[in-house]
Amino acid sequence: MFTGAHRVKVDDKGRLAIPAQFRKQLREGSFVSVSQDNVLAIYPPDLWGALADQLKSPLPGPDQRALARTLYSMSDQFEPDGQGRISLQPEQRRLTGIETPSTVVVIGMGSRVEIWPEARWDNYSADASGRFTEFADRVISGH
Amino acid sequence: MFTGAHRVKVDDKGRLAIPAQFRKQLREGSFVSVSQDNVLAIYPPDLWGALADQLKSPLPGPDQRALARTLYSMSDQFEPDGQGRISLQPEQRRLTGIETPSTVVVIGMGSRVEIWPEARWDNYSADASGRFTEFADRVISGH
DNA sequence: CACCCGATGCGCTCCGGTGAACACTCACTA
DNA sequence: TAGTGAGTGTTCACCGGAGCGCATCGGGTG
Repeated sequence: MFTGAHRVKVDDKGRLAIPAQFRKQLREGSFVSVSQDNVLAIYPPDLWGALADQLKSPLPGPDQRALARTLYSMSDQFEPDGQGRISLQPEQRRLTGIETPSTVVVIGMGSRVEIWPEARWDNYSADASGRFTEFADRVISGH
Repeated sequence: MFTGAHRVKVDDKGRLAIPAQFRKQLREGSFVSVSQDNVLAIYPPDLWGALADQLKSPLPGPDQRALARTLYSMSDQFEPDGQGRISLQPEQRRLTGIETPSTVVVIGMGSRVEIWPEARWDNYSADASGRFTEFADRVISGH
């Protein structure tokens, strides 16, 4: 399971070093693509497969195609270099607003790893943690 | 699998350099033709064959013929020159609105490669990525 | 206190993309 | 019929960028 948050640098060539803790768990065949809320995510092979399956299974249609195009065009095989770094594609950076160079926050999200621009993460997590108590009350009390 | 997006130039002779990443995967016998939403696509041999089969198998009729005529008339064998470039036919450019010279976006779509006029792709992908979150919510929550 | 591992910056090399020049073919004209 | 022009297709050469590796620095651990 992927947990924790790490602040890492994106160099001027758009590369970032995956925290060693995550790197050890990420198998070959993982994919880097978009996730919810315009952030990047590294999907392990099985989760990636589930996403891809959903996109071809039912009847193809305009919505299906639009989603497939987003997922595929923003994705790239997870292939760290000898130093454990991956390079983010220009389209991926454009969508998520990641500059070169800049600082991003790499967070564990259970089954996947997410990559956030630092400023956006700070705003988001401040807001999210503020609402955590109320949410946890509802979830936990129901169990 | 074809993934990722690349912005490349179409020169004044209607030629474009296929990104090396895609070129390596595209076997001899691929075809360039139309795809949904008025874009061009490069179909690997097996996918092209499946399309052709689809067009003759069920019941022949006016719709069937119209589809076949469009698909075949807009198609051209995938034959890159010594520099890895293909030239787009005038009819193909007319249908898709690709000028000479101009910039196009070549995207991987899993089993095929698509070629978009830059402006149209920018509009389309902005809209599509906005709706990606709800889709990902559904899929990931089910796993 | 010393060693090890992980993150980051830097420099070099190779390759891919782009522009331009060259050569060939076909059509039109004198 | 021969010559000239334009258009098309092919090849070459340059330049920018991306990939690769090394080296350093800092922090954590034994």
